[in-house]
Amino acid sequence: MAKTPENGIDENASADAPEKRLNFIEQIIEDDNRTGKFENRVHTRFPPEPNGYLHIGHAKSICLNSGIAKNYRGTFNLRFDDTNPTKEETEYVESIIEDVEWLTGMKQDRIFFASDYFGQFYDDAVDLIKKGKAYVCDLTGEQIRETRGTPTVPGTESPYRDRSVEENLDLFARMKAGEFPDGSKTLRAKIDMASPNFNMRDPVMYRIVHAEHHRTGDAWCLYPMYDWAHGLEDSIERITHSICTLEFEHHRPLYDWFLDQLGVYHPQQIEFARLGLNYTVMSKRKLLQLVKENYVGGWDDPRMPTICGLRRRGYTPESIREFCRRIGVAKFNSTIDVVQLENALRDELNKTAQRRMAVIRPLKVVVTNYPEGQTEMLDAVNNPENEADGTRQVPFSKVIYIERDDFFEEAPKKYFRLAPGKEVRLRYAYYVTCTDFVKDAAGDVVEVHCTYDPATRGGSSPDGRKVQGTIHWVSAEHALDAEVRLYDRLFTKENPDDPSDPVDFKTYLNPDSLEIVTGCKLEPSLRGATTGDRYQFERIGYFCVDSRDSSPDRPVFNRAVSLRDSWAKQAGK
RNA sequence: UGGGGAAUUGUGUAAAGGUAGCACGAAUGGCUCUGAACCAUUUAGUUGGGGUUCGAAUCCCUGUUCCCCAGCCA
Repeated sequence: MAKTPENGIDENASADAPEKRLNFIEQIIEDDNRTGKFENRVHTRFPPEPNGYLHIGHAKSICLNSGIAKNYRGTFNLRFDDTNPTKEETEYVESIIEDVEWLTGMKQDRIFFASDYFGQFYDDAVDLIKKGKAYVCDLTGEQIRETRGTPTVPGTESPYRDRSVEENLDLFARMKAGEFPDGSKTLRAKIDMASPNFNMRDPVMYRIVHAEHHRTGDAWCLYPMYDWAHGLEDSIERITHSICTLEFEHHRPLYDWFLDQLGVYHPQQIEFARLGLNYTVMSKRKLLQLVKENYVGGWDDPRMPTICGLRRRGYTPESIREFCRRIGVAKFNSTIDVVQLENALRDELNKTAQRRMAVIRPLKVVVTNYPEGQTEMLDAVNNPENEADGTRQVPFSKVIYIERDDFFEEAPKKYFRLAPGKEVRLRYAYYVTCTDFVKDAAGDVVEVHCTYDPATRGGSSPDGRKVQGTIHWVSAEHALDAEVRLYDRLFTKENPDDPSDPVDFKTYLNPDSLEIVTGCKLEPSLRGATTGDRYQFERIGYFCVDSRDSSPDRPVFNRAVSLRDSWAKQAGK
């Protein structure tokens, strides 16, 4: 069915879209364009610190910023905010570039580094010192904390606050030259120790850190703080709208103060609510813990909310972008249901993924009246949602596998699948009727006997009789053996992150978040499937080839997401 | 208890003084060679209390609740 303009996935503001609803940031941009505030330019940026892997929360910011730039024919920068050498690594820079390029579907040709501006930052700091707006402070970290005051008590001024410009200039130069040890001195902005906003109580602009920086090496032992660096980075890059998350709201006065004191180009900082997703954790610290303590297989474990995890899980960049479009942007701290993410993937893959038959938990079925040794090829539709995908041929023979769940010794009410005496359709093949079954010593059904109706070849009956159920199958002698990994949510609790819960978040890890099933039977056309291929295993879900562990002779498939299952839902009630 | 933000059906998100809409979920029915998809219908909301107004989610007053801030992290 054709998509209407308003629910299509095209995120461009197209001329014939009836009423494109703007989020509050787009409204600000349109206002600015109306008044000519930024000469009608739109220039955004995504400024991660390269100290970890990107996750779905970052995806919201990336989609927002790159999406805005795209829609307004503006520019988007990927900028590394690498101002803290002790936490950052090249490995993270590389993974972030890979993830951003994958997510946006675009080669990033505008990649910048805060560390490239260190010289400029330094010169600007000298400028501020000359204006009497910054001073070198000898207080220790502890002393700074003690003199900062409390929410109700103003801070006290540093005894070094009124050093002369000359002395400050001299000291600052010597800090840069490496004359002082770590932590012995800082450069502070001279603002207002009585401000109700802590960020304005003479914030530290520079600290001394004798550490190797992943890009500048040992060229510097003086590193700028976030507040000092960030506005300058934005200003240097001529960013128009500096979009960040809510917790930076009270940094905005300082962002503005620095740029105003310097009298330089001044972007507009705008804050939005970061993404909250249930049944997972998003904090870098917790994610790191899951990796380090081997609760998951790594940053790209398909259960992780990281971009690389989602990618390995089978998510497409389009589905993540669509998810971000659907959840919107606002200033309210909301928690989005993961189902929303899953549905974005289902909706896309339903339209694009080719169908295949695969049996996860095989149960042997012998078609007793089918000729021994015979094989016939049957036509199967590749994707009913896309006729252009055509058909393929699937081999059928006397012994096949069906899903264990598709046979019941005693069928419950409203059960449409195979059961003694019942007739079902083997998809694209024949109607079969269960005549008998065999149990092992433990009482488990190990083999089912059926007879088929040769007149129903292809799956429809000339006499027009209906069957209630259609089940999938794989010919035993033609089956491709595979390992399948079934993923479920990582946590059993909606909000494992809940700060008011004293129990450790790992307590809520879902013991069934990964089920590895071996000996799965796939239809032979799946042979040769490679990384990046995504299929719908009919009646089960969407699967992809695992990028890490799969090989041609030992295929491994990941379940990205199951199909909706109203039968299971009803049965669960 | 200082300051800064926020609150609209179950979950998100629109409505800029004039019909509270959309998406997802849920429910019901239809269709079906996937118990999927698809189609149709339904469900359910303005944080409390005052006020202004012909008319308030929107403006005013006053409560409540939630989030953020005292790193030489970002």
